[in-house]
Amino acid sequence: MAVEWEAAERDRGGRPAVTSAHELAEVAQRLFLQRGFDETSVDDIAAAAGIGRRTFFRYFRAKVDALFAESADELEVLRSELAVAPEDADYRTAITEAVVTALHVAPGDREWALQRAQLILSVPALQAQAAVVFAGWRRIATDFVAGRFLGDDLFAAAAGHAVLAATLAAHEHWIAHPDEELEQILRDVLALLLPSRTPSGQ
Amino acid sequence: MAVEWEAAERDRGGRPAVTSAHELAEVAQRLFLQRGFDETSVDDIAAAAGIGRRTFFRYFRAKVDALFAESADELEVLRSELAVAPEDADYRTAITEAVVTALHVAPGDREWALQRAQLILSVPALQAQAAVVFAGWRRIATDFVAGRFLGDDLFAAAAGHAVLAATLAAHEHWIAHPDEELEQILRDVLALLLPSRTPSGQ
DNA sequence: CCTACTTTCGGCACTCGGTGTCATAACCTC
DNA sequence: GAGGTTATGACACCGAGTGCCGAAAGTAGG
Repeated sequence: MAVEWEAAERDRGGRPAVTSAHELAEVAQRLFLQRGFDETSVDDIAAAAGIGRRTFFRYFRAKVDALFAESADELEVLRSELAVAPEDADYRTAITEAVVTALHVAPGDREWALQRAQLILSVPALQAQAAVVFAGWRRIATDFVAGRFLGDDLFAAAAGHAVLAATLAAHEHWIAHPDEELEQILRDVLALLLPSRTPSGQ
Repeated sequence: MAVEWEAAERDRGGRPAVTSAHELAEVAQRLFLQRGFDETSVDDIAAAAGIGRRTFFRYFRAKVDALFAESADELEVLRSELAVAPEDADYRTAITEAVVTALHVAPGDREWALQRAQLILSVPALQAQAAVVFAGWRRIATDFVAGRFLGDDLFAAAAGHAVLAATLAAHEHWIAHPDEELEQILRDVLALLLPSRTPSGQ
């Protein structure tokens, strides 16, 4: 049955990939934690993974991307969750649930995710990349809010930025208090930052 | 009298600097606007400024920094404005006034600032750097709020991120609507995003 | 004017991230 | 085994950024 699955995955045979993005990301993250991000060259990662340096750049467009391998999936979850959100639900509830779902980490991956968050938030080059990656989150959230409240671009943009800000703030708080649950932190920060309609009145 | 000023500026003579960071930043921004950021090499900038490539890196640590030359000054204004904020003022008012003051652009620099904002928000590498630079803003705002509301780290962190998010959102809105005033946009977005104490009540 | 000192300049060589090209390896189906 | 397909990795190349070091261009003092 594994054969059938593989046959369904690849259209027509060719040389099989010697590794996977996920596996390569694990090797890279391990090295980053051991020696530091800047002190680990792509050559080091490639050597540790047993592949050529050129091949690394076929799996990831840049060295930093090795730590954002799962981001595309998370982004897709956010998009699909918002797409199926009930029309009559409060927009803040819809966004909160979607974000929590997209960023949910399986119990077994908790330590791994925590270490990755520590790396990202402590290395400037990774902070910078995080901002670019999360721009995708912001855009999705902004579009969702703009679709609900037509005509108020500023409000939608603010809400989109609030999602980004809450996500970053929550991860920061998480690495400072690893005993707490990321999901609950996310809910708390989103409640603080997602703007209400008509701020002074409501 | 210019002599006296120069004498006061430099401790002891030496070879005079052939240019200034400000002048170099102008040359760089002009080239970035003409050819694009990625298509302009440091060699191009150095040649256009009549200096050596090595000298460019004495004025700016990186190519991207040429567009953030004024950031250090703005940061200092934010810090000093918050330091002199009246104790009894609403924290949101204090932050709003400090941000507006720090980001105030003289009428003559308006077009220049607008072009820079467009560049930064359209080139990924510059977006990334902006996030790193604004981390300084965030830290200052977070410290200010933490000093007022002791014990609520999460609230302070959220407020700090709100300042960053509002600043970015305001600039985005500004380049989309150049006829509006940045100051007013900043006030509106900050009003939306700066969290109130005790979100459900208050 | 010459010397000593100080500071900036800029060339050279180097590392590293990232890319285009291309020959080759390793799989498939017929 | 032949032909097609895909991944690999070696090579050369470019640009960003850095360490090193000699030279330029000012100053102050004799």
